[in-house]
Amino acid sequence: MTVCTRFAPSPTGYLHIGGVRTALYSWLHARRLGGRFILRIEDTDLERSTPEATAAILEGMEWLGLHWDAGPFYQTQRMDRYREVLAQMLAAGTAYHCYCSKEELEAMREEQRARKEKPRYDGRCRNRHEPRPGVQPVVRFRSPDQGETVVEDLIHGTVRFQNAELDDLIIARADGTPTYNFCVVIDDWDMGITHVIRGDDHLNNTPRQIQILRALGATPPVYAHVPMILGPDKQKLSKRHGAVSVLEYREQGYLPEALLNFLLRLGWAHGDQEVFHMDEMIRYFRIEDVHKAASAFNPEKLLWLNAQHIQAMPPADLAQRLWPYLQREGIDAACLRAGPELEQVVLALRERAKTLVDMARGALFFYRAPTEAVAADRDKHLRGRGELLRRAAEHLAELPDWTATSLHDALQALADVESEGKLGKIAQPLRVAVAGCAVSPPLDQTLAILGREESLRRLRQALAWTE
RNA sequence: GCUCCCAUCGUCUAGUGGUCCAGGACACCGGCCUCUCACGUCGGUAACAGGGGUUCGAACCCCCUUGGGAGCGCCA
Repeated sequence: MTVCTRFAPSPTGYLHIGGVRTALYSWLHARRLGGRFILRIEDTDLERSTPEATAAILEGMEWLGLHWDAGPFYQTQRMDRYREVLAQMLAAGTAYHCYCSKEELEAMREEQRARKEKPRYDGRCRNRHEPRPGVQPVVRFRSPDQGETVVEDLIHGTVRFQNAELDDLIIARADGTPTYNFCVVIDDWDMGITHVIRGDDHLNNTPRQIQILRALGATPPVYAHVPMILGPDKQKLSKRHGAVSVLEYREQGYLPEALLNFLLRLGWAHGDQEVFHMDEMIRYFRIEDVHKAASAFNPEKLLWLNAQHIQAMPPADLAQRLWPYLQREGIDAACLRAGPELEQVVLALRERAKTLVDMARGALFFYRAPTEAVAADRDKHLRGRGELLRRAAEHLAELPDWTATSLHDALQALADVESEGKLGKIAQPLRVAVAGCAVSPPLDQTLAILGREESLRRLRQALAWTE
């Protein structure tokens, strides 16, 4: 049987980082085994599901490159199927109507809690044959009360549950709509899911789902419950920890492969390797090797990985990825054409940028001449150095060829006469003059990329800032 | 409360009975490199939660304790 995995988020909010990791693991598992990966939207909670959330999930998955082979399927569009199975189960006696009111159930749970018992439905409607007038019944699954249900989990190993601990869960509400635990089971079954990879907060639901499947005569899939992701402080990950939505990471200039790499390594390792490219992730990832313990999100490491991926990416690709961020900084297509080759700029910037946002900001001055210098940098490096700028411009203007190496030699020669050979003394003023601030790629490279004409123009323009 | 899960440096992890006075990475602290900022590079600090077993031998196996987490909805 060919492997089939799925990612089944409910569209009640943005696609968060924990969800992305389970999606990644499912995707990777399917990819490595040549299987299929399905996307399913669990939108049975009409109250909280929104089309915006669905759109955000799809957008996030696409940005990450986690392509799905089928779907997205929507549970709200499968209601007829659920009702069909519900009717079958009712007829077969594996499910029954329950006429208990919410108040009655709450009172029962209260009593159980008072007795220090686990609150659970006691099955009082199991043998009721007469409807209660005026009460719309829910449908409950008839759960076995003896024996045990064993979950063979790929990550946790064998986990045993006493059936006596399982109560008769509600599988359809009074209004006839099916509930989560029921829909998942039917969907996974209908869609031929062979491996259910999901958060370990579902581990406790698994025996119930297995029981429903058995009642239906279906073979349960293989399960793998992945641990959750905690915030840096080991507390449940939430907004106060910073970005939790994937799309926020896009905004902040992270590469999807870096985010995926980070999430992959959170709870999984392949020896000492830290940086994984997509093909390696697919080749090496084994769901069986995922850790059992929850792990804390480490933003610094993500940042470091992002820098690694930025440096490893071919300049042409990187330039393409950078473009939207440059646009956001106000550079338009005409501006880009008028300036230096973006690949050259990217090449000069890539080892000092940790995010695409950093890089776009660092690239700005190549396309838009500074109209003024950063005040502190001007005061420190430019004030009173007008003569230096003039001589530098003169000197450089005579260069036969305008390349980084010849510029380097020329700058060194200039330093020899101006500052006893100390390049630092002249490089900073010149840098602030052409870049508008004290930080840029090496000056020789920067001038080479800017070109002769533009460099000289900027040096002359900066004379105004030396007063 | 009950059921289930989990436990190696601050963090992510390697490690599946001897090769571990525990290795790598991020972060941190020093040195080097250097025209700025970075990159890089060299070095350093830092962990097997505690207690019992099993064994010639335990980070690795078993039990208990402690600590964390999840679930116990007509939410998903």
